[in-house]
Order: sequence, then structure tokens, then C-alpha cells
Amino acid sequence: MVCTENELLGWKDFPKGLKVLLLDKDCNSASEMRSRLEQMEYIVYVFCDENEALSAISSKSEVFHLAIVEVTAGNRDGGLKFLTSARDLPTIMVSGIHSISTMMKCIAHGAVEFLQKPLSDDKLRNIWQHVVHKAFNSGGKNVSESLKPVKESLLSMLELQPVKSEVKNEADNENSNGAEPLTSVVENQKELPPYCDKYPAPSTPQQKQGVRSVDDGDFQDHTILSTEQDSGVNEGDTKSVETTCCDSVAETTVLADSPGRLGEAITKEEHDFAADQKMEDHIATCSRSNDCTGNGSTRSADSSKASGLHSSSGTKANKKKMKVDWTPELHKKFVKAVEQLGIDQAIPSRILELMKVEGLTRHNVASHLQKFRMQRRQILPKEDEKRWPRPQPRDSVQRSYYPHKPVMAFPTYHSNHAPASGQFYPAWVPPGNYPNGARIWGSPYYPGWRPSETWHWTPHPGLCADVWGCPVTPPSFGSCPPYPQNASGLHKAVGIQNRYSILEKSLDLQPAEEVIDKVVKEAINKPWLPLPLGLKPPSTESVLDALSKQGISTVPPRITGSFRPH
DNA sequence: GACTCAATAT
DNA sequence: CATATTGAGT
Repeated sequence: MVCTENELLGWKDFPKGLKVLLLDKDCNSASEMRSRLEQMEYIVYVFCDENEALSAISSKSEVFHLAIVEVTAGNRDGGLKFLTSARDLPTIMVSGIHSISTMMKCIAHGAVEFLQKPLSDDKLRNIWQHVVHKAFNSGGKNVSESLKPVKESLLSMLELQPVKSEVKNEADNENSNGAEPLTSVVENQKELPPYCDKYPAPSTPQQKQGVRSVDDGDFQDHTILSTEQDSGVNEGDTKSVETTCCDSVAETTVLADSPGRLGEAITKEEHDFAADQKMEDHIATCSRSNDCTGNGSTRSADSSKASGLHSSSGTKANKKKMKVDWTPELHKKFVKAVEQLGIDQAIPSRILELMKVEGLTRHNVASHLQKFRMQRRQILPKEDEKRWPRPQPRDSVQRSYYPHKPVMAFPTYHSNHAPASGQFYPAWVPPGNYPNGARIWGSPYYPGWRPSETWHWTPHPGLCADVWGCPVTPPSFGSCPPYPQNASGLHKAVGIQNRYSILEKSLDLQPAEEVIDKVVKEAINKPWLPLPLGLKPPSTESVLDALSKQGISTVPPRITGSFRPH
């Protein structure tokens, strides 16, 4: 058995790598088909001889998930033997023959589909659906060996627990969702490969009515799993947040235990009207047609446009709006995204993109962003006011909430300065529902103090964010160093230099009178700093000179135009 | 359609 | 009361 369960458990890009047995006596057409299939990233095993194929199956030298058998006019019954011998294997017949009787014969013998040539790519691409179908619909116990792992894999993909087919109302609530397996499956099928919504489904038995595309994510799903693209974060991300439900059906999305994958169930489902008896006997695994007639609660938010596929049976499509729980992990992603984008590029859609959290909607993000900003607003001005006294005389009312300060592109040469000397914006510490009370978010006012593993200060130039993503002003910018500095000559010198920097930079930016004003004020308050009263900044040379006398030889490159042109 | 802000709901 | 969702305005 080459195909172990574990191997398949982490099946990425599901249909890819599906092993297809191709039986075709005609070597030419076989190789053509093979290359086409391989292009679709199926793994193809070609057999020209039926017996060989069969023995390959029985010998289990290789595990196949699907078979495609060519039926030619020459051997109309050729495939039948294969069909009957390889019942476990979902088999698709392919033929140029347009004969109903032949087709019927094949189907009757167990073929899952009879495709007529010429085969479109779409048809070919979608063959995987039969594997899924078979895996989930063979009555539970008859899933063939080769399909079992597929099923497991899919279940894990769907974040479902395997459905016990012989449920005897055992009280093990471990997986309470066993109650309603197929509904869930169907609902979750949006997570199936993209083919789902991009390509027409096969013509034959389709049970995937529930399939809908992920589309713009405007609908909410009940699971949000953190697609973890981050470097292996081990910081308890695996915590699955409660997915409690109002009353009855509490579907706790248990995480697939596949090692690398962690997810956060986030939302909660709400059944307004407990579908009382609905799940009573319903447990019957819904083997065939998913007649999972659910509660008829149709509460707006249909967004039925999402479904590119016919969702024939009723439109109920249980879409309850779920409440997103912004867990620390989720928030972290959010902040990371915001940080990456830069504070003023951070718009919901982009953030959403960067977060890569399934099920999360723009609305959610927008809302969170709103809170985020408001939080910032409360805090920013305080520390900010000191550095940027009254931004603009008047019209600042409807200004951007984020005063355009030069927060960008500050070189990091001030490492000799005290603790990064950033601004200390209080972090928005969410209600500490954190395990063992650990404040992994760090001290509210000193972001840098949070445990190292918790946060990576991305080297985004000049735009560091604390947990709430508050940008930190560039090091040693401004005149109020967070920590009192030793009045050493060195610092003095640096102070001078900084002040000049302020001037220059500000002038470069926009001749903000306030800034000048401020510098003047400072000059007055600190007479030991020789700032010319005429406000004429000393030449760079003289500054350099002064610095070098203080033993400072390396000076930052002059920064010009590195600020946003706002 | 997307963003922001305000109102409302939980 | 804090936080998330919904709604309205731009």
C-alpha cells in the first residue's frame, strides 16, 4: 500500500495527485489522454491490457483512486469485465461510441460515468468528483481501500470528523456533528478545489448540489480556519475557539488533527429555531441524495449568487450569520496585515487578502478595522501631540484620521538610542481570555516588552506596529525621547543633529510653520543647543563636523523625498 | 462596489 | 460595557 492515510491526510490541492488508472488498448489515444490528465496533475498509470490493469489493481502494487476505461467498437464488452472486477474503483468509461445500449450496459455494470469523445478538458478535469462521490456515498462500510484515505483526507479538509455510519445514538458527544454529517459536508464543500465552481460538473449523478463557490466571501461560513502560511507558529494557535450555538445544534468544529494544520474555529452558529426533530433519525448518514431538509429558517442574507452551480434542492442553504470571534491569533494576523500594508494602505479588502483567513469577510475586517482605528485614535493624539503640535490650524476637522506624519523611511541608524525610542502607544489588550492569564500581547504601554516569540517586529522601515498596529515613530525623531537620556556630549550632539533633521525633513515635506515654531521654541528652551535664531539650518558639513568632533563618524544619509508625497 | 462612520444588537 | 454586525452615506 503505497498510499498511506497520513500521506493523504494532508492532501493539498486535493484533486492533484489523484491516481488514475487508464486502460486503453489504443496506445496513441492512451498517451494523449495521459498527457492531458497529467497536465491536470493527475497521476496516470496507463495500461493497454485489461488483465494487466486488473492484476495491478488486485496486486495492490499501486493504489488507484479512479479508473478510466476506453471502450472501443472492437471490444464493446471489454470494459465490462473490468467494471465487474474492479467494483471498488470509480470507473469512468470513455468512448467514441454513441450507443445508448452500450452506455447503459456500462453504467449498469457499475461505471460511474460514460463520457463520450471528444473529451473536453472540463469533463476530464472533473473526474475527481467521482472519487469524492464514491468515497462519501458507498454506504460507509464499503469504501474501498484506495478510497478510504481519500475520504479521510477530504474529511480533514472539510474539518469534519469521519461519519460513523452505524451510529447507534451512542452518547459520545465527542463529535456532536455526527448528527448532521452531510449537511455539513455539503455546506463546507466550498472548500473543495477550485474546480468545483469553475467547471461544469459531470453529467451523471451529481450529489454536490450544495457546492458553492467561495466567491467574494461575502457570506459567512461557520468555520474559519487559519490558513497558516506563517512560519510554524507554535504559540497555541491550535486553540479552537468556541463555536457554541445558541441552543440546539452545537457544532463544534473539531480541528483536523493533521499535524501541520491548525485552525481556529471562530464563529458561532445560531439556529433561531431549533430544528427540533430534524436530526432525530436524520443521523442515517444521508447516504444517498442529501435530502437533508433542514430547518426552513431563511433569514435573508441569501447571497445565492454565490453558487455557480445549481443548488437544486431548496435554497435554504443554511447560512447563518456567524459572529466572528477575534481571537488573539486572528487579531495578530490582522495586525500583521495592517502593518504590512502600512497604516494608510490598510483597507479592509487588502487586509482580508493578506490575512488569508477563510470565511472572514470584508465586513468583518472593516468592522475590526474600525475598532482598531478608534482605539488608535484615542491613543495616538496623546503621544502625538507632543511631537506634532496641532497639525494644522483649522481645517483639520475632516482631515484624515492619520495625520500624515513622516513615519516612513527612517533609517535604523539610531540603534544607539535607548529602547528603540518609539512612541509608546497603549496596546489594545483584549479582554484577557487568554490561557493562564498570560498576556502574550505584552504590556500595554511598552509593546517591545512582549515576549519575543509573540511578535516579530517586521523590519518594515519605520512602520512598526504594536499589537494594535500602532505605528511607531521613527527612532529618535522628535524632541521627547521616551527615556531620559544621559546628558552626555554624544547625546547632545545627536540631539542637535536630530533637530536639524527635523528641520530639514519638515522643510522637505511641507514647510509646516508649526514645526519651525516648535524648533524655535526648543531652541529657546534649550539654549545649550546652538540653533541659529535665524532658523537657518547649519550646513550639513558643519553638523558633520560637529558630530565628528564628538566621535561620531557615521551619520545617516540624508533623507529626502522618502516620505509619502502627500 | 468599496470604504467609513454611526446605529444597533449581543 | 465592550465588541461585533448592520445600515446608510459617500
